[in-house]
Amino acid sequence: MAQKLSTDMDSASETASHADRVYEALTQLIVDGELTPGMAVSEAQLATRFGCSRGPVREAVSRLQGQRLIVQAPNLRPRIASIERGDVVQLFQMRAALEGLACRLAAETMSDADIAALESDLERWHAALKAGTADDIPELDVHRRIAAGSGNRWLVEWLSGDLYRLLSLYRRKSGDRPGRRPAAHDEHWQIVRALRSRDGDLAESLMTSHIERAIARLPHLDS
Amino acid sequence: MAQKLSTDMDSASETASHADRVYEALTQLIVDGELTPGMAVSEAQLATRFGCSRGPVREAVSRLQGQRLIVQAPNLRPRIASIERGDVVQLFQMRAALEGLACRLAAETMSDADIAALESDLERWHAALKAGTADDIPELDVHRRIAAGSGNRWLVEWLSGDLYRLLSLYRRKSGDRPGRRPAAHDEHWQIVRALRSRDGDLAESLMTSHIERAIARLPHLDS
DNA sequence: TGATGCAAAACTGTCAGCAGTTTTGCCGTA
DNA sequence: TACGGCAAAACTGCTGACAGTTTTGCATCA
Repeated sequence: MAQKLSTDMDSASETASHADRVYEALTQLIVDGELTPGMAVSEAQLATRFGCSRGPVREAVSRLQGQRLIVQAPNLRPRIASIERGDVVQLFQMRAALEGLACRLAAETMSDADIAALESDLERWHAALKAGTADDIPELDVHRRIAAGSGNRWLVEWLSGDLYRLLSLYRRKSGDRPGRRPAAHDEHWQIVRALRSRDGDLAESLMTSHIERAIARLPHLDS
Repeated sequence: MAQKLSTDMDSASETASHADRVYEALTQLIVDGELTPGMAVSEAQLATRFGCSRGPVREAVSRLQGQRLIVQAPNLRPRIASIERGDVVQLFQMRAALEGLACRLAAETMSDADIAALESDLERWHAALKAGTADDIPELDVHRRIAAGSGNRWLVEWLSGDLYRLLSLYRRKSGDRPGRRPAAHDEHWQIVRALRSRDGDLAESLMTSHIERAIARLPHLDS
C-alpha cells in the first residue's frame, strides 16, 4: 500500500497561518544549524525577519517549547535548547530501543515490494558511493524508511520527527560528520536481509547493535 | 544520591507567567478528563475562565499542540486530541520497548536503598490492598519510580510525561479502570526482584511482557 | 414535517501598543 | 587600564481591537 506521506507536518499547505509558516521556518533554521544550541533569539527580530508581528512568532516558539527544542525562562529571551553529551547518550539509548522495535514490526508488516525497493536503493547508493557520486545521507533514509515500514504512526513521528530534531542539535555542536562510514553499509545490508527473511528478532537485534555502535563512536567533547 | 526532582515542569513556580499557569491548568484539565478527547475548546472561553486575555491562552494551546495533546485546523477551534484504539496499541508498543529499557538501566544504576524502598512500598501497598484501605494507583507509581531509577532524564520525561498524558486521553474514553488487577502485583514483585539481583536482561524481559499483557487486555471498543 | 438559505453571533488570526524587566553601552572612578 | 554604576535601548508579557472565517439559530419554503 502506498503510504500516506508521513505526518501532519504538511510543508507549506496552501492555507497555512502565519504562525505555521514561522514554525516551519524556525524549525528548519534550528535543524540546519543557523540557530545554534544555547543561542538566544529575540521575538522582535524573528518577527521582522519573517515579516509579521510578534504574535505568530510567540506561537511558533511556544510550539517548539512543547517539543523541547526551545527553552525559555521568565522574562528572558527564548534559547535554542542545548544538548550535552550525556543527553545524546540517553537519547541514543532510547533510539536504539525504538528503532529495534521498528525493525521487528517492519519485518512483519512491510510489503515485499517496499523491502525490495529499499534493498535495491541501498545497493544503488552503495555503488554511487564507490563511484564518488553520492553525497546524500543514506543513513537517515534507511532508518526513516524502516520506521515508516513499521506501520506505527507514532514511532515514525517520534523517531523521524522529535527525536531527529533533538539529535540534530548535537550534530551541529560537534562538527557534524554524519555517517560516511564504510561498515555502516554492511550493517544496513544485514538488517535489510533480515527484513526480507521476515526474521523480526534478528532484525531487531541487528538494529539495536547498529545504533549501540554509533553510541560508542560519539565524539568525546565534554563541553 | 537524592535525585533532583525530575523535570523542568516545576509546578507553580513563584514567578510563573500567566501563560505558564494556563498551560498547567489546561494540561490538568485534559489529564483529569474534564476536557474530553475530540472536544473543541474556545480560546475566548478559556481566557475568561482563567481570567486573562487570549494571548496567554494561545501560547498554552500552542505548547500543547507541540506535545500533540491538542490539534488545530486553520480557522477552527482547537480540539483535544482524539486517540483511537489503534493509536493506543501503537503507543503501548513503544511503551513496552522504553520501559524495558528503563528496567535494564535501572538494574544497573538504581541504588540498593531505592530498590529496597520500592520493594517495601510495594509490599506495604499490597497489604493495604488486601485490607481494603488502598485506593491510590501503584501501577503508575512503580513504573514511574523504575523509570526515574534508570538515570535517563529523557526517558523519564517521555514515559512519565508526554506518553503518560497521551495515554490518559484514551483512559478517559474507555471507562477508566486503571489496574486493580491481582496478577499485576506478582508481576511487579518479580520485576523488583530482578532489579535487586541486578539482572538487567531479566528485568527488561519481565517488564516488556508485563506491558504486552496490558496491550492484550485493552478494551475492545472500536469507536 | 423536514430541508434550505441567510443573517447574527462566535471565534480565529493578527496587529499595535503599554507596562515592567533585562540587557547594553557609556561614563566616571580608582 | 580595569571596575562599578547608571541611564538608555531592547525585549518580554499581556491586553484590546479589527478583519475575515466559521458556527449557530431562525425563518422560509416545499
